[in-house]
Amino acid sequence: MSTIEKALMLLEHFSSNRPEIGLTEFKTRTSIDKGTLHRHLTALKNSGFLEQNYLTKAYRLGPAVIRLAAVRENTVPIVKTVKYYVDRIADNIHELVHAALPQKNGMSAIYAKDGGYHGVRVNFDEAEILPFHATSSGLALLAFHDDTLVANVLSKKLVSFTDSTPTDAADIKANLETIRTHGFAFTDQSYEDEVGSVAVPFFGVKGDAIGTLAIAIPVSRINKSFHEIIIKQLIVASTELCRDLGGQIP
Amino acid sequence: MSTIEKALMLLEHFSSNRPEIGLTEFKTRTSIDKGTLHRHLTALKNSGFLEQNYLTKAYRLGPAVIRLAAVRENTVPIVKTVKYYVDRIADNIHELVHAALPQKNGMSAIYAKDGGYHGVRVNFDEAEILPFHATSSGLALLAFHDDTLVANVLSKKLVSFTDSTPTDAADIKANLETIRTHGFAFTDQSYEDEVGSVAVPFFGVKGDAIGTLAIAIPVSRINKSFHEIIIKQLIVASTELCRDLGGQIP
DNA sequence: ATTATTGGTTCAAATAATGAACCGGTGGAA
DNA sequence: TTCCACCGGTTCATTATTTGAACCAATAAT
Repeated sequence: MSTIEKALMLLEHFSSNRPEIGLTEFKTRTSIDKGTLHRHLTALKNSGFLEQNYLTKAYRLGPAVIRLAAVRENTVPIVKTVKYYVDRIADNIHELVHAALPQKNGMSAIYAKDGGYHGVRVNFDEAEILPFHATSSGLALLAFHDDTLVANVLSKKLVSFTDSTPTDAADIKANLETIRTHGFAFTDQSYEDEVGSVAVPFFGVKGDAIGTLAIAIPVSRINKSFHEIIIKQLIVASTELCRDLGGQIP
Repeated sequence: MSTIEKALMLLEHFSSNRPEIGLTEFKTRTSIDKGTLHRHLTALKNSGFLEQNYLTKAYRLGPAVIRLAAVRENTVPIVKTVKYYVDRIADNIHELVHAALPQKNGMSAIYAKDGGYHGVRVNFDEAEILPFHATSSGLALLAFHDDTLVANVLSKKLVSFTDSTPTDAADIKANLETIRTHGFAFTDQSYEDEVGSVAVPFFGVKGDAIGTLAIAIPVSRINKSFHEIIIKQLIVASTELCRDLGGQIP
């Protein structure tokens, strides 16, 4: 693996829950040598991708990422486009809806709206990494993405998050087949207890999945008719979204 | 310079005006060897920072930057905070107002609002790099940032954009001194003909400039009293913004 | 006062980056 | 068709950078 990739992997450790990471914490998280780490972090800092808390010396994401995201969004306005549909679905079904894009090790929600007025809510952190194998978003994407990604994900250790997390590669492969025939993925407490979810992919110009629309919902509120309503809403939205993005449904 | 920094410099070439860049175009823009370039671009692609137009093979920014920007904005909500003040000033003075953050080679506007209802408008591209020496934003930041950045900027060749672009290092140094005493920077057609601008810095916890609020305006509409109104608005907003961000005015 | 922990630095050894030459495909032009 | 130019991409011996164990300095905890 190139030095560039190794350095950029460091950025993956940042999240809303872990916005600042010190040198030693990086060392324990990555088991990379301290000297190497320091030089990589300094390089990222020099490039504006990181900055340092001047008191604690801990690193956090820098201003360069803001400009790049603005350029990307001007180039491919996915967030803006997706927002309309997420809002619409959230308003219709009164549950937590989100859209996610694939990153290296899982899906990352780019926009979420909780249309709910229930006592029980699903807790949800944007910009968190949702593992491919344990979430409906991840599975929906895998099912309609190229096989190399699937092989890559299944070749690594499948971490268990709850008692229901699928950790058998063969099971998951079979599930991906069903997802492909039905056009949607659903999970039952495979990532968080008491939370189920349903997801559909949306597609790019090649007809490959480039992201997902998904709903996370307390299992207590799921029943067959509601399940069907959810799926219908998601699929209609995905179809319209593909049209907006110039994508092709396979 | 480390390989990491060299690779990340490639990302600086993307902008709203230049959203896709092919291998050969990169070669002419950077005069880096094609083999090296290809490996760097591939590394960035593997990390999700770039993706390829599958028809033209040209590279564009990838989905990784979206997640990082979301995390950064959750950590340090500058864009969100700045928006309120930019909107307020734009509504008050009916001109193009923007906020910008420093990048490696200039300022980058993170938010802009045109409050104008005039026939003549200033054209403005967000996420474009505004050179330090030729814009009021850049000068305002340099004046209140550490000297190493100033030395760095002035040591490079100062590109001329119009007849009024200051290109003499000594002149600029003197100007920075005046900016420090007055608390604002202004330029007269130094970056674009017919456009003047005024900028004030806002400050971080160390009392160092971390960004700027600025107004760009057709020179035909500038006069002394309006100039004073603009400066007052900017300075008040900057003061309040510093308070919101926990910054310290030096 | 002592120790543990933090971020940061050094330099010989190990490894990855480099770039000139090459390959194969595509799109004109003769 | 044939030719040529240009595109993205690849190869491999040479070269330069990365690496990491040991070290340093400053701060926090005992």
